[in-house]
Amino acid sequence: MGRRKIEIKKIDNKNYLKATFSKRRKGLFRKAAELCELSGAEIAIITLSPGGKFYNFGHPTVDSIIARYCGEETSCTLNDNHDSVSHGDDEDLEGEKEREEGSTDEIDEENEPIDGRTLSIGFSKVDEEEPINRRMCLSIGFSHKFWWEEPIDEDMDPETRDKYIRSLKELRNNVVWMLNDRRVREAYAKDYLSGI
Amino acid sequence: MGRRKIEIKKIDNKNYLKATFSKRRKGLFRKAAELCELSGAEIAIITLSPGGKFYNFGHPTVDSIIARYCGEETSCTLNDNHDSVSHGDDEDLEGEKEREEGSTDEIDEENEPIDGRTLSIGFSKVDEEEPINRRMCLSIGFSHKFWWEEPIDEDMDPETRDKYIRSLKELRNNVVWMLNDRRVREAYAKDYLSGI
DNA sequence: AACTATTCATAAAT
DNA sequence: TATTTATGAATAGTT
Repeated sequence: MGRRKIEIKKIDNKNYLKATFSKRRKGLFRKAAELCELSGAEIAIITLSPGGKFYNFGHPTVDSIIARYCGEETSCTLNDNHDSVSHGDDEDLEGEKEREEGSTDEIDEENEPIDGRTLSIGFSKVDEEEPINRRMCLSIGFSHKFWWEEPIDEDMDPETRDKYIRSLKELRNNVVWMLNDRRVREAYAKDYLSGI
Repeated sequence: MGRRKIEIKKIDNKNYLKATFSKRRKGLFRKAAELCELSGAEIAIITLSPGGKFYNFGHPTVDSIIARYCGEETSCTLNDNHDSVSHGDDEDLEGEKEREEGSTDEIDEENEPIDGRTLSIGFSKVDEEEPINRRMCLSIGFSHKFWWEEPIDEDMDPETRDKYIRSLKELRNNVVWMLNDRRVREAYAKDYLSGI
């Protein structure tokens, strides 16, 4: 995609390498961001540059996705809801096209439909038996019932439960504070743009 | 790059969503592979599809890169050889760039200084005696120590405490997600302002 | 899943 | 180093 077609092989010239790495990393992150927004996917990209520096992209965050990935790893032997592609040096990409899955009809029926109006941070339920990434969920919808209005966990002792609920209420207040703090939004935007 | 220009927003139609996710994920992985070969970078991409399925790319492998990333995490407060991007919405933040602030000492003196690199939502401490809006706070800085790594409340019974901490971790993930969603910020701003 | 009109990404130039 | 532009590559809509 430039003035000339280039061969995909290691670039020798250091200056050209730096420029290309920078441009293409930026492009890669933009593509990832678009894919997140279009599909609602969560994506983490960890890039270790030839100079040994990390440049990472995460939506919502690298760490949250790694945590889920690592968590999922433990149960993936049971439900096999997991796919990995390892790209080695001598490996050609075409060969990997064969192993594409045929079953992707499960888009997540458990959550509220997205309508773009309001969002509540919510537990679907607090249940020790549920896998960790199912116990709590994000719901976006018309509802203004926030999680701190729902029963939390009835068999906590009352004092602890109150303390717990108060903490979450305060966290909610701070979240609203943050959401309305332009500096925070700017910090996020700057993070994104500085990654270019 | 198609017959029409499309807006980068959540796709409603499930079939179209599936097709687009599949095409773009493939494109993303190809771009990553090219970047690896051109620059010699190591890249891991962890994708959690809207259907809750993982699709990963790794060169040389996802796990080896995660291992290095996690290792780096623990020492990043010391050596600062680390960069993270949280994906914000790049559309509507342009106009706000004007106000490069010179006065950012408002954020809470107990926290790390703002540097525009990383952001953590954190408690400074959990302390019943502190005023309610000081117990929990926002910290922006190099530090990757998040609040759930701090002692929360030692006289909770261990099981409840674990439950509490896990809940807050998930909540934190959702908060970051929210911070990156323009619609959510707008919805909250509306809620917030109407409450005055 | 394959095609192609179009938009997008970027290699080279500036 | 940043910006511009010509061109190759990715993909949206179609079949």
